[in-house]
Amino acid sequence: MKNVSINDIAGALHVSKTTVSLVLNNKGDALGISKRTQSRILKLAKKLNYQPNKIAKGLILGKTETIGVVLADISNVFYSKIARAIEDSLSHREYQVLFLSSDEDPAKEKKGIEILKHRIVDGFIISTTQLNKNIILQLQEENYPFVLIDRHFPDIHTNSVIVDNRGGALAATEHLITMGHNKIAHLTLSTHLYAIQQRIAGYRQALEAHRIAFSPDWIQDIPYTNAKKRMMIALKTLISIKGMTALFFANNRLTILALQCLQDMKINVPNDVAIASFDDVDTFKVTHPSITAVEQPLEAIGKYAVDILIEEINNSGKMNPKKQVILPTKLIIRQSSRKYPVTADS
Amino acid sequence: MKNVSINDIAGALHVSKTTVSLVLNNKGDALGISKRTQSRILKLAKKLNYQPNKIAKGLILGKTETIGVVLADISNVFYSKIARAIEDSLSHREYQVLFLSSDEDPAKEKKGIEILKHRIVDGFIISTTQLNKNIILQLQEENYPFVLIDRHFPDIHTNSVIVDNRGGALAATEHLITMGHNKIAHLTLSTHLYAIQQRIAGYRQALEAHRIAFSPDWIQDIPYTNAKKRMMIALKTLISIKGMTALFFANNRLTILALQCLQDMKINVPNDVAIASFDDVDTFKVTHPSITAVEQPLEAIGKYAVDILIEEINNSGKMNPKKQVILPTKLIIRQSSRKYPVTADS
DNA sequence: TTGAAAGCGTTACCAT
DNA sequence: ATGGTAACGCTTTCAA
Repeated sequence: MKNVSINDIAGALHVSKTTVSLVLNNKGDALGISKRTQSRILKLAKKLNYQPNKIAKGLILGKTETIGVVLADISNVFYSKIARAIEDSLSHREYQVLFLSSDEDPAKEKKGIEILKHRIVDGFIISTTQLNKNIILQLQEENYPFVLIDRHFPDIHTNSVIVDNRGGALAATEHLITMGHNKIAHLTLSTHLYAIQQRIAGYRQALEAHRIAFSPDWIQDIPYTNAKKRMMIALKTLISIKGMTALFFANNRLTILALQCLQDMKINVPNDVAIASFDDVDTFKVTHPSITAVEQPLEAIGKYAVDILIEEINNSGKMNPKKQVILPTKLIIRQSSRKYPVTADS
Repeated sequence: MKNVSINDIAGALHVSKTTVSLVLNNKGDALGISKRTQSRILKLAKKLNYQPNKIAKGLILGKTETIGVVLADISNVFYSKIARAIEDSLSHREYQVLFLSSDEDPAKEKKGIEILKHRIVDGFIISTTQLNKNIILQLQEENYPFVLIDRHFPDIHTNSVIVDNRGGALAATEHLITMGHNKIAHLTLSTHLYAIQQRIAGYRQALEAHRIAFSPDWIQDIPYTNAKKRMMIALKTLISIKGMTALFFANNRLTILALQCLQDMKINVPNDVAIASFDDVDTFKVTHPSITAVEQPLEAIGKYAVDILIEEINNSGKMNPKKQVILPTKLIIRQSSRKYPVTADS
């Protein structure tokens, strides 16, 4: 269980640990350590399977080559795909990733960030709950490297990588309009997340652009608690009472929930009602019908976030200009938004 | 950006850092530090928002309160759910989690474990690729705390938390038999993962128990590459040529792939062929028809793994008896395995 | 071409 | 009741 240290190598070879450290960090040539000494050290290090103690290195260097990733919930496909993209981009640079799920709870978010901050991570990638602006402001003030993903504060100038939520919602809604619908409802979340608000804005923008009369009750919030029951009621109201012929959902969770409800209610998609969703997930390819959705570039989000973060970490000290990137989404048209009449296939 | 250290507090209060350390670690009373000194220190620490430097602590204590989790792919629902369960159990104990995706690549697995081993994590939870027994044996030999999940080596006595793969496959296959089928094929992976072999064993056991004549070509391997094409061929052969009326899939990925193929081939489930799958995923609830599946207790896997690991870390030094837990699965019966004739709904 | 020593922030031992 | 100092394993001057 004992690990080989730089001292062990130095002792065995009768050289100083300085020499060993230098050689192992490829500074041998620059500092003019003899080829012979270098190769002896290198050889022994390999033989003993020497691995530097990252903790000790971290202490002196003030860097751990570890970054903290704070997400709402790692078990949600959306985040786990981003997580994977982040992990991949980072591992190419020999960085490690610490994950933290905030569960949309600002207290958990704060606690997690504080624990990691104190020198265990070199920086953060955060999908903020947006419920605790202070913690973000504080990081910013302390000049702690971080980048916000998926969600950001429109009024704080931080590094951020988000998608064009408004554009995506606009495209989906316009597609529904193109398919002949003019009674299109929007099912969304009761939240103040800026990203969700932008989706509402995109939806409304599409209706306006096509001069479709709109009434505020076309938009229904589904709360987190009692979601299924509330969804049932909302669907019934929108479809049976208000005569909506198309539904646009703010995220994949809502859509999947609605699909179950619609099946229970014997309402056929897309014959009785057409559907489009924000967030493309694999499930949407195998449902019947398959679901038209706004795809978010998850790998790109992860990649950009890492690039920006690493650059900031490497330039720490210097005041880096904050970068904001907004990535385009892509509308994937499937069966759920087909024009009817539709011939049923199995 | 400068962090408060124990020295800053000691300096400001004109006490030694020993005293500060003692007080901050709640050893003040035991060591008889005066109440007054204690409260002065505590107050200032709070005021300056002192946070101990975990790295320094890690160096001297040889513990980082961080554990490494090595999974095949964090973006796979199966693993991300386990990951979440692990994270939750661990966060209650103030532990952090480092994730690593191995991509079923033994080289990545080895490299990842080696990087983390050298003092950055206190222990591991590993879903091994099973392709590199050495790395596991080495951990065992070094008495490094770890527990294997999902997959294990039947011939090495390590800590492990797995599910009853054979039992799950047996139950699913028997269910299909009960539904009146006696030509049941098994679609599996070309792999030597023990867990997958056990599923095959369970499937065969069910057939034998019911004295159903079986031929080896009822079992088809689908390789990773060219999966869709290979699946098409396998399905065609099994259903059209060999007249199979039911299919049992070794995991959710295969089932989802098959669902797409069957849709393309205009083969109706469950009218033309019945289906059951190992691995329950959310998708299976919203497909049409919904899919009968063997549910694995993912949260329990995570929880048990953490319990065992933490206990081992806390008792490090002592030789702990290795624990193996085998968790039961649960068959969730849905529409895909219904007896025909079936009246189409929706 | 190499080595000695200081220092990173903490804990722990031994004094006083 | 409190302080001095070594130690954890490493990097980095500075000196030789």
